Amino acid sequence: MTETLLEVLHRPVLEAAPRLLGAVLAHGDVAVRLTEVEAYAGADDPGSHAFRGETPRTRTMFGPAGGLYVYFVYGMHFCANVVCGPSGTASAVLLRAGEVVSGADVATRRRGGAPPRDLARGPARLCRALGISGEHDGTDLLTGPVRLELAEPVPASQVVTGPRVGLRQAADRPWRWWVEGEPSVSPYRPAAPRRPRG
DNA sequence: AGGGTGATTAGG
DNA sequence: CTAATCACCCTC
Repeated sequence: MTETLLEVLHRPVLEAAPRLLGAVLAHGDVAVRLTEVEAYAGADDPGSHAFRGETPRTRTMFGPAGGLYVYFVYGMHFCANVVCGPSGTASAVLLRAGEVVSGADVATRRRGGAPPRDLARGPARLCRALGISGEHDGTDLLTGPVRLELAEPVPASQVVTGPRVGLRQAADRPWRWWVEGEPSVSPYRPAAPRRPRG
């Protein structure tokens, strides 16, 4: 394959995201083949953490392509993103789900005995299965402890697109892609409706 | 359907 | 400072 990961990550994020389907994310003995991703378009995207500009939390997203942006949410979960575009911009691809292709024993232990298809089915589960946490935020996916390796593109006929999961802002943008028929794709969950205060 | 858990942000 | 929100997962 002539195409490199960095070349892919420098394309517009709406092209880069689906191109990452099938790529393999590895940490230690565990490796996951990506089956579901979402694009976040930084300053152009009200749904992105980076929409309101750089903060300590979002600093990694404003760094160079190939960085790993890990954030902590809901008091207990980590989620992982691949940083795209040149430094100073803040687009990223959220890694929503994958199929464990190596180290299933370790991943299963970390995931409390979950069945194989659930090991990395969801962004926080994926991080848990791979042992990714806040200490990996800002590391480089080409040289750091967590590596991402491009695979052959998944044929377009097998790729499905739809709305992103769990967002209230820009919930209509169909910026999620997954591999059709993959049991590891996370279930669609619309954002919780906001109740009027009373 | 509802709870857990804590960082981040908007607002007084 | 307080209150609301949050790119989620688990159990019931």
